[in-house]
Amino acid sequence: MTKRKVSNPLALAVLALLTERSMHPYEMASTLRARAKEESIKLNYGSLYSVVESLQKHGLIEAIETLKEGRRPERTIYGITEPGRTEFADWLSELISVPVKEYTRFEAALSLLAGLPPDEVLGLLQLRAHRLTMEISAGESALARSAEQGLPRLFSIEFEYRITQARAELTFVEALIDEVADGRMEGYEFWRRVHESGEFPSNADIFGR
Amino acid sequence: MTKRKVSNPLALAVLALLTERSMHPYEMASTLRARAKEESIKLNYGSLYSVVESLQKHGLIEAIETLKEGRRPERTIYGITEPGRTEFADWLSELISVPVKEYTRFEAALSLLAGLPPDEVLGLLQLRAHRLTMEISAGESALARSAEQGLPRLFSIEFEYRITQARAELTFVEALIDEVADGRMEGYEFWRRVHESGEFPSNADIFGR
DNA sequence: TCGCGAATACTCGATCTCGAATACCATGAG
DNA sequence: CTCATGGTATTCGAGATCGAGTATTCGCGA
Repeated sequence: MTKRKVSNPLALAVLALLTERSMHPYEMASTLRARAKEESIKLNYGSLYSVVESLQKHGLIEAIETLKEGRRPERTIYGITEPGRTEFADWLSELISVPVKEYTRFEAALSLLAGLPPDEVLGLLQLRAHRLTMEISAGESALARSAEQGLPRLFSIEFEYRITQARAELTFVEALIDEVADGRMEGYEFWRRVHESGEFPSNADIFGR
Repeated sequence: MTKRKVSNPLALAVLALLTERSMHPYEMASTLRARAKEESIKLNYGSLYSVVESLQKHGLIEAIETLKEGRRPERTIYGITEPGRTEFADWLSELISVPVKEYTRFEAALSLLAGLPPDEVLGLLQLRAHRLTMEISAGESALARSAEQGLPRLFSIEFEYRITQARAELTFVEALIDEVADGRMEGYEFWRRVHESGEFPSNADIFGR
């Protein structure tokens, strides 16, 4: 299976919108915003317009008409093509069914954790735990609010996912805090020594390092 | 707080490596590889060389010497500067202590879930659950293997994090599967109807849509 | 009715990212 | 000895990404 011609997830959202009805780029942006999809799909104008252009170049969408009302800039209305529908279904199917490794910033940070002394790391982790806790409760109340206003779960399931992940991260961070706090973490002695003695052992005696 | 001059996480890894000792770019790559850090920090040559150049331009690292052995391409050896050390500690601290919203593909897919009919989604989610299960056990055994070989947890903590997150996702996906399977998911009727009747209601009567 | 902030609609180019391609050398199998 | 394989070390340019900037119109309060 070869790579997709247009790979920005924003393009997927564009295809989804045009599945419902034709519209012009700016309307796509405001619709996504109104539906709070920009929470889950990064949206910025530069990307939007270039993604639309690229979709058109590849025949997945087509310009339906260009309106010029008054002296405003013209709006080009786009519609989805048959290949576009196929691509949408295929792409979305893939995203759902095959888990892909994503590189998160926190994972990168964890992999370099030893670069900071343990007591500093401890404080930073505590800060993170605190902030995560706040984010989780903010997320929960946002979710409750939209449920109250009658939005079916089908359309806010992505927020539940995010909260789930945040909770798991919080649990992980809390466990990590405990281990670092009481020095139970394997490698702790080495860790502390390296930072106290100022510098790295000329040739580290830790396996793999 | 203004943005960082060099923002690619690979640059953080470069700074971390140069904290230990000076080296040339290719050696950075192989060291990261040997330590399995490329699992957590995306590494490719193009980025590496431009990131190194950018770090140098901003005075965070400096060229120490340029070797030319035989007719091989010359290797430039880089070392970290004082501003570089500061930047490293500051950046890593930030990554640990402040949780940042990351846009994952699966979250994007979830936010567009209604674009595919429920029975298809069901099958796709089952596929994902299956693949996640396999990934989790692969990750667990990789972790066990490196522990056996004496690598302290401090240096493989990022793998534990990843497994934690994958497990949480699996739990979420399994719950979702159940709900979709028995039609308990809120909005299910609308969802099914839209796809059976071929198309979208001219003006959706679902709040926010 | 005047002015002003918000909304509409898009453009631009600097920077970043990617990974295939290049080019060389060391090793060892046949 | 010679050819293939794999490791060393980097370059290049096409394409993606970003978000501030521009230009216009609308609505509304004073």
